[in-house]
Amino acid sequence: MKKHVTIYEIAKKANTSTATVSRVLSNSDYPVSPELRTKIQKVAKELNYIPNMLGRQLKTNNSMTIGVIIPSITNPFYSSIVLGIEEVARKRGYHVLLCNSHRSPKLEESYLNELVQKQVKGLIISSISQNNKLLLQLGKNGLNFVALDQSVDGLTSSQIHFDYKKAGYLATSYLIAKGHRDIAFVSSPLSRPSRQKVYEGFQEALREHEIDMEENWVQISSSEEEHSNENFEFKNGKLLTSKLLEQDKLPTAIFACNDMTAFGVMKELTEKAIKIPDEISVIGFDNIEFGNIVTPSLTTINQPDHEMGRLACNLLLDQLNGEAAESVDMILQPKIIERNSVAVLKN
Amino acid sequence: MKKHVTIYEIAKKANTSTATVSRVLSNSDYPVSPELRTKIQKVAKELNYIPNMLGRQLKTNNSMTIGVIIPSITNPFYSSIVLGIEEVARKRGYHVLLCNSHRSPKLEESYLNELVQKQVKGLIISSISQNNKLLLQLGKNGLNFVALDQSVDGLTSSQIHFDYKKAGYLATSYLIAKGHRDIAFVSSPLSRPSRQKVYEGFQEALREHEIDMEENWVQISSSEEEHSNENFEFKNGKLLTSKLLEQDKLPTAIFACNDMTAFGVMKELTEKAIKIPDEISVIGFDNIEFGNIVTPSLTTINQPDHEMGRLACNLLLDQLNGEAAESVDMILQPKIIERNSVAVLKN
DNA sequence: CTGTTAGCGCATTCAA
DNA sequence: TTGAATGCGCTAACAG
Repeated sequence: MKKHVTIYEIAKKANTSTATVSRVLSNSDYPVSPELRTKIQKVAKELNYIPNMLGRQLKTNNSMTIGVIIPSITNPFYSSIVLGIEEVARKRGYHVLLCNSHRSPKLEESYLNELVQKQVKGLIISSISQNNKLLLQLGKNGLNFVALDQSVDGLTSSQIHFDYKKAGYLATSYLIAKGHRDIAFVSSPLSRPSRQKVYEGFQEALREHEIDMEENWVQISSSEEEHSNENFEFKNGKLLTSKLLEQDKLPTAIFACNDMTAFGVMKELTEKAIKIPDEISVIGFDNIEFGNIVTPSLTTINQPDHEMGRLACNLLLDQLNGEAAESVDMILQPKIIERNSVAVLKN
Repeated sequence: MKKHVTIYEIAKKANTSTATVSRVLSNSDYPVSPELRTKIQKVAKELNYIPNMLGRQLKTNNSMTIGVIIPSITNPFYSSIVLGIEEVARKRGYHVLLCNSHRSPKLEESYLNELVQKQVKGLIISSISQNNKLLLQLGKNGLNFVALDQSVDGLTSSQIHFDYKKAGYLATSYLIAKGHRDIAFVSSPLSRPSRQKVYEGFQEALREHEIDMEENWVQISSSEEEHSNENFEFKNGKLLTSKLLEQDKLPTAIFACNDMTAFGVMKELTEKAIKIPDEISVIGFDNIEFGNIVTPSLTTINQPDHEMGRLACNLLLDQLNGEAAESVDMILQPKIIERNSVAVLKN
């Protein structure tokens, strides 16, 4: 690395002071005479000056950087959120430090510490631990953050929620409205509160329509299997479906806890030569892009990932600027995306 | 934000100097008496000290941060690369500043500038412009970077390549070996050199087997359409396939320039009730996860994305530490992933 | 309008 | 082994 050009050298070469150089080069609105201004700019260009933000950041105590901690960028749901976050961060002059927690609480915690040390101005987090002591403490110490998809109890911090229970209810009601009464539920572990809520919505819809839940049709993997690998959701959907198909009586529709799981369900059904939706209907949850790509295209619940990212980031930055209330709870509403994986049942 | 605890306050409370405090708290190997050391650590804990990395970074001129510029995290190929990068960055104590260029040269350029200003120690970039003046200049000024998937001419910088031409050749030869002679090529614009290479490999394989290329079966979209949106590759594959199907004579196999495009091809074929692979075979390129999910599962060329990310990051960090040659060119080799989208043709 | 000066928080000479 | 002093590059009082 060559030595860096600093404002000091510019000042010297332009016969002025570092203060004035700083004023013009940092786009301050402080008055500087036009001649001096252009001269400084000219010299800066000649010297190929690149401002060192570390200096400014240390002085102004403003890193213009936010941290994002999510389970894995490999999951399309999160990559879409991150894209939304980055989009508004960029527009508002911030940069994004990305951290994948890989669903590991220890990793999440160490990232959390490192980000704070790096002086991020704020944090958007989809935490893996529901009761994160460290997060709570950092929050009390003044760290601004917004939480995605979870309740951080005992703290006034902004949160972006999605109405999971209503979503589960909505998906199930949709199936019922299409004439289905024999409905299975296939899910990865209910370790996250969000999934638990979806399941509650499922149960409520059945109850409301006086449908008895068939225990054998509720396939939820045990949590030990969760950490296996990236492809977990898909494989899990496939596996649970094969178990489901061992039953004597089969459901007419399957509600999968997310789209990746739904793809696993569809794969298994297709391999067993069961027609979708003619023999068994499938409904997913998330509305990731691939729902359109798969055949038949997947009917699902829209979870506005990109929008969630945008909202979260705007909320966070508003908060930093004191333009928003300290603690905002946004609850996004579910919506059915009708495609081709659910059949209308004739009685 | 509360006021931060600094080493100064710790020094005061521990009856010592900032120098000593710094020495123990920054894990320096500078000798400090055990008593003082434990005392300082105790006080630091009491005061809930959080080191301010901006101070250290400014002093040591080492941000421990690398920048990553890729087209879009939304593309599974890139999200996998980024995951690989972040994985080794973390292990080696670095953080990742993520930038999505959205295939916009202007955006890419402004990110480039901002990253340099933020003093990133290195950069991994999959650039959209093949001849990036700014990148060249920054390289000359001492910025360390490794380029993915492209040649940055006229500069000694490390690059991770994939043997695209051989890959194109391999895929085509595979189809030929399975008895196909009527092979179509469906691609997004050949604006990137990588795609151009794939096409050359395709042509070479045909030539070698004395197969005349049918012009009508080469469907390559014009570049103006490229920037439309996230879903471009998929839609493009679908659209070009519909054009392809208008021909009098149809091919027995389609080679798509990447998996997303291949999914579009498959979708269109399925919608037109053309059986894959019985009537038309499809081969993709990338080996993204969803190739397993789609039905039939997609035969494709493996491009080791996660591995590329890991390699790129290790290379970059080795370079920063002077542990690697200035300029390394790695060329990764293609491999066929056999699945179920290609039929064996009987003569 | 311009320049002088004093730090931001930290690591590192240099002397003791 | 310790501490005083300096400065990384920049911005912000303050005084002119």
